[in-house]
Amino acid sequence: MSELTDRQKFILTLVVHEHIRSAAPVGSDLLVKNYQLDISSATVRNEMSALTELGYLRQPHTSAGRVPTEEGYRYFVSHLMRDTELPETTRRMISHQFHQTRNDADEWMRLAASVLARQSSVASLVTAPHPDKARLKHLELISTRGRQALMITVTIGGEIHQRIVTVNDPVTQEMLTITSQRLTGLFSGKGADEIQAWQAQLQGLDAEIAAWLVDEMIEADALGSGDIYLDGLKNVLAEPEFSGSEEARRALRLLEERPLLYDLLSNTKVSNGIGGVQVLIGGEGAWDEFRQWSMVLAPYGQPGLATGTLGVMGPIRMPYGRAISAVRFLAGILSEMVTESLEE
Amino acid sequence: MSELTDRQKFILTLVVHEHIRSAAPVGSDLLVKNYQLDISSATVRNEMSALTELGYLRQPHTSAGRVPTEEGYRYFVSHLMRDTELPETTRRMISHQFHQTRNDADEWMRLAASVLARQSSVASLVTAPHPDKARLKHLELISTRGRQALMITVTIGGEIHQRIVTVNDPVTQEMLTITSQRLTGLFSGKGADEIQAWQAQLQGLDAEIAAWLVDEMIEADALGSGDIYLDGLKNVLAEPEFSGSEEARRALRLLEERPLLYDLLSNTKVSNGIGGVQVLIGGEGAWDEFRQWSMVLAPYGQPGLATGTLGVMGPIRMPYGRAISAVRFLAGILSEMVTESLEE
DNA sequence: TTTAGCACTCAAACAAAGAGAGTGCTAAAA
DNA sequence: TTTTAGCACTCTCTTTGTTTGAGTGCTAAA
Repeated sequence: MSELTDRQKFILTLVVHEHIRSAAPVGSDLLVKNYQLDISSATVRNEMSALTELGYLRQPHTSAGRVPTEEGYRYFVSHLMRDTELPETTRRMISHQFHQTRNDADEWMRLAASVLARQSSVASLVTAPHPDKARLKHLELISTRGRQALMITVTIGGEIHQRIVTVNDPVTQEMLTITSQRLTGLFSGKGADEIQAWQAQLQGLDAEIAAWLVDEMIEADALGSGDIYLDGLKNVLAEPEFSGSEEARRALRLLEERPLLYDLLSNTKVSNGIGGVQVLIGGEGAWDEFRQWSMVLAPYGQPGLATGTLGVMGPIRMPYGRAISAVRFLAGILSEMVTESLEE
Repeated sequence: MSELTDRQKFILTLVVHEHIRSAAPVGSDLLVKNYQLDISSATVRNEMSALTELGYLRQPHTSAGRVPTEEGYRYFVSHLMRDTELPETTRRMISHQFHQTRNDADEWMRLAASVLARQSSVASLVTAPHPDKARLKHLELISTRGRQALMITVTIGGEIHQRIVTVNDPVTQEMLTITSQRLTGLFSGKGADEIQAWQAQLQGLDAEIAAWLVDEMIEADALGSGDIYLDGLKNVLAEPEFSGSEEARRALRLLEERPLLYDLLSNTKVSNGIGGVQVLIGGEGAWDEFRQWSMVLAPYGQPGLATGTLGVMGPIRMPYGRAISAVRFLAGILSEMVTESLEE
């Protein structure tokens, strides 16, 4: 596949750069002039013609300049783009910001989404870190009234779930305290399956609460508190490809329909991997909704303990260099934060 | 102000209806034809002319039909609109949906936003119920490692806050349990100020934790967990007035800049009140960002216990009838849910 | 292999011409 | 006095044709 000459690679790079900059088709003249090439526009035209033949460029219409195809972007990202890093000062600043927030996952996610959006100048999304299998750390029961109690479960990852439970007979706070202490002792470190296995051996209030607990843990496993943090949508809507209301609406659809996002994010297999960063261009053919979109995603966290995904999404014509470096850096930072805070 | 003749009122009503339906200026001919009026278009023209003089209608340009002014909408909403209710079956269905969710405020908010968006066909927003003053119900400390612990505070409204605290010396779970029980006993039902007053009399670990607790309670008071739930943005972007990317972007701005929303929502004084429902048309002159928007808001909850705000926002040309009835009904439902679940 | 030159193409910008929706005014009818 | 038919007028929107210019591909010379 990589039968491109050096000059073709160079020209492809220029076309991609220029198109990302200007959002318009790139012509041979313009390229020669803007980049002071010491070859003529006719030569550039010949090379462009070859690149078109190879499927890396296309013409919106006969007398227009060239635009990169999805394939062209893919080639650019995997072979031509020089692998940048965020500047030292920026990295310092961001790192500082993170260490200054209070120790709160919610804050981190928000901050990560915000920084990511600003650095990449497209839209960002961050999922909360989620353990592969929820394990109980602590159970707490608080009496509310009569037969109702507030059940709070803390998992080893640090996630907190709450739910109101109803038991068969009225209970006092003491009874609840005792039960919660006993169950915490029994089940600490255990997952839904193990709790369920034990459950049969319990009686009375303990058994009732344990049933609720199993229910809760199962729910926690099933993606549970998987909030998605979004930011920078305005960046994307400002891009010319979304100026038509049709595309703008479609963009919004993506964001309001969380299931679609989940589907996409959970499908984070490493294909185009660059240090864990995955680039999906034009929906990779599979995702029809995303034909106009690209995403740069990376997993973060501590495998086995808790992992999440973060990334950016924008038009195919996206500043991949900046996006990739921002995503990689923030995946690193968040991994660090999660690891630091969640180590037992 | 109300010197309109019956016929003028009738025509204003028709213009508003027709404009809301068609999004286009409304002409005299069209009105006569579409609504089978038994007066001539010339008469309608005369009346329209009068309404324009009075400031209730305006012409986008000389040879165009009429469009309601903000003043026209206001008159319509407060004098002409017949006060509808959601159909019985719909009310039943919604109510059923709420009672079927698990007892979880988060779910309710989400559901309320979703139902509101669907019923009104514009965008909806719901703030979580928030007590005027947070009062501690229960304090829980969970050891994580070394000098760190997870502090969980449950307030009387049922809100849960978590935060990681660091104390001066290493602690065990027992020490933490004892401290949390003692402090829960001491401060249950108390607010930030009362806890602060007592704090001086404590020593050692208790004092340290109490200091963190005060901090947390103060934060809880300050709007704290005030998430805003949004839904139905796609409805709004589908409207023709937001087809230009400029307006679409502005719409997005409103939604990403939560502070602006907070500002607006917390300013829910009752002016145009209809059974607690407040209608803000075209930003009411004051909010420049909202010149193209209208909002229908209502407070809900139990004053003294916990209150929140919910409502819809959309273009000025909004189906006020449906919006108002939906907002009123859902404010009722949510009040009920909150009251039922939070009574001590 | 590169490049100058040139004919050709096609979208976008512009201008002129109509069509159509709607108005306001006047004078007649009710 | 109020309503209405009639009509001239206004202004946007659409259509149609024209021009412009960026950009191409091809050919033939360097």
